[in-house]
Amino acid sequence: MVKITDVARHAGVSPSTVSYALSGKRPISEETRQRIAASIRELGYRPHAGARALASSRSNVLALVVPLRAGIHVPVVMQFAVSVVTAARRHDHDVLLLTQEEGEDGLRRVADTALVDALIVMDVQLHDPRLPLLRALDRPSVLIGFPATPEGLTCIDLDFKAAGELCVERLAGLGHRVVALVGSPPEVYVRGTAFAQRVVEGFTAAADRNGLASSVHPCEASPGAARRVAEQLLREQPALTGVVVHNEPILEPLIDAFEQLGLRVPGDLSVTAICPDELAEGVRVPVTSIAIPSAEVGARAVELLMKKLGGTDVPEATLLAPRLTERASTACRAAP
Amino acid sequence: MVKITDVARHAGVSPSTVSYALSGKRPISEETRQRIAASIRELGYRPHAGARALASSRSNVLALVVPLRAGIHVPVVMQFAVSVVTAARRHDHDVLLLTQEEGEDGLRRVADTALVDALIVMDVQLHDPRLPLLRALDRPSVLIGFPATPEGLTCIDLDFKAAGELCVERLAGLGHRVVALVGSPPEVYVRGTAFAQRVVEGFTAAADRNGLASSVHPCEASPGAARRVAEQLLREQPALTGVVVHNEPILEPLIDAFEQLGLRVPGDLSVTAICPDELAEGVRVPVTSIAIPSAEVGARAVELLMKKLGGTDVPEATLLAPRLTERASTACRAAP
DNA sequence: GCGTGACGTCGAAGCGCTTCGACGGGGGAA
DNA sequence: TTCCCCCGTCGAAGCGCTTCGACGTCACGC
Repeated sequence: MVKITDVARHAGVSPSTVSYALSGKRPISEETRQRIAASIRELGYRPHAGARALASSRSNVLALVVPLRAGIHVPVVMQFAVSVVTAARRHDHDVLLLTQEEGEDGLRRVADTALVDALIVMDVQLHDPRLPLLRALDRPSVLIGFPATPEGLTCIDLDFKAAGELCVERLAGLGHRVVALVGSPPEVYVRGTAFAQRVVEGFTAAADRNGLASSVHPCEASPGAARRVAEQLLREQPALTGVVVHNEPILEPLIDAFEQLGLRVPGDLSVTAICPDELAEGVRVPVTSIAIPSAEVGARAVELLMKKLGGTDVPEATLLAPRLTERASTACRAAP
Repeated sequence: MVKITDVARHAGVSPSTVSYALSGKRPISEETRQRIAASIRELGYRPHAGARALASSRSNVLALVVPLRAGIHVPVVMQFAVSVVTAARRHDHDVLLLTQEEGEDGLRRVADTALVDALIVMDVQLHDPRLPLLRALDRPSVLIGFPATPEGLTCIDLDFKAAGELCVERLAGLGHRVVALVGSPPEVYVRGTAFAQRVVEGFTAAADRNGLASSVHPCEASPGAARRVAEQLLREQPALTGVVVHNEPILEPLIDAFEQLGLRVPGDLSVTAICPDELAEGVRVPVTSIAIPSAEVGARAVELLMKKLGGTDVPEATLLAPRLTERASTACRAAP
């Protein structure tokens, strides 16, 4: 293994000079810097991560806690993970993968052993048991998602409440008077998963504000469940003309079910969804949707952490405004 | 931060004794060990990962390279990742997440800086550019998947060739004489992704061996594409009665398409698939399938690495035998 | 002409842990 | 009884890097 002293000798300087040339924490003359760079290249020097971490008390590693619970949509999680890794690399950091399963002990472990400098936590519950720990930890963290009491924490997410509202506003604007929300699987709400709850809040608030008749239906992520919900909706709300879907896997089956029940989309029924763009575009009838900006959220989460690591204050809450993309699944309500 | 010297002082022993008590690398009397354990608990001691890595030249971190290419099925990747993390934790290791994007440089970086002790590489191509690097690296690695020349590497995967064969054998055993393989998206084959290729090999070999008429159809992962393939199959192979699907997202749409074209499954058409069990079971007509044993592959990959890290020799190739689970989508061919 | 910084570099002291060699004491073999 | 060896423990020497204080040099202002 080639070490910093080898580089120093080769370049005819002291190890500390090499270190400063690398970190830029003290001025080094252009000429010396060049010489050191050449030696590094020639010898193929790579600083030892452990030694660096020990001496600088910075590991340049971030922890990412990914959920693997029932009812969450895996591709979205993966998108977050990838965007976090990519963003972290831009800041010369790596990402350690933790599963939800490890729970609080896992967080404490990687933080206390100084394996990681900071933490990113996904799939936050409204009353997440990890919150006290995260507040107490001596390492900065960012939550992707909002708990009920985000005080003292740094959180970022799509503004799901606004997303729920926006879907309804759009339907109301198109003249729809009876709307329904087909939501995530029941267990997601039972757990108090924040983002799902907030969609419901927004949906309901906007429906009330606009004087719409509305209902909310959690739904398992299976085509069979989608069909049953469709049938139930027709039965219970025969005047229904607007549907908001917040459940990726059943978006397509649900639309199929409606059509098989004789409802054309968007002729008889307008559908909006909160889901990744790829999905909304991939359906037979492309769906008007609000995307989950996973790339942006991941990148911004990392930026927030970097700022915190740098000692800069950051806002506690970052809510990304929803943006609705008009596609083929929405239309004005047909004259009654 | 509480360190090993604090524990030592508190327990009335030397730091090295604490270290040995923790690692078990030298005998320590039961009594002393108890005392040390108590001190550790009381003080909340956690060994500093960087210091440990520096002194022992072991970071207890594994790198996992996940693919994020077009055409791969994300949930399966996630399953692998989770099972790797879980298995790694059982061996007191953590997992660093690398994206394919980082490529060879990323592998070299984490290996050369001693950030990780060993590497797990997914989504191996038949002629993967990373192979020479992996062979040359001073750290052990395991590939999930088989390249064309696996010599000098440690590889593990489901035996996809046998899986392809098994699907055909099963269909042949049920009396089917004309079969088709609906495969992964074309780009997967173009890239030479090993597992996809091997399914084709196995499928073709078994079809020939059994004297079946057969054809192979790569297929985009969209319902529209599924429908087009279904129509094409009916047109080109009107006598078709057996289909093997190796493309998770279109399994259900494809069956729907067949039924809409008037073919009942399994009445007119028997379908087998290579896909996760959850998917096979979630379809309206549960599909006879060969599961991708991601949990087992991930766990075994980690075991292999641990053995290699321990200096034990391991077999170069580990092929997991496919196991076919009979479900509702297969039946004997109707009398002609 | 001399004090004063700023600049560029060096040396040394750790960071917290593991590990190697050494050592005292007790028990078994001779 | 003597010798040897093993068990349990200690002390010290690093692991490879960063960082702090110090030092010489040079340019500048007065």
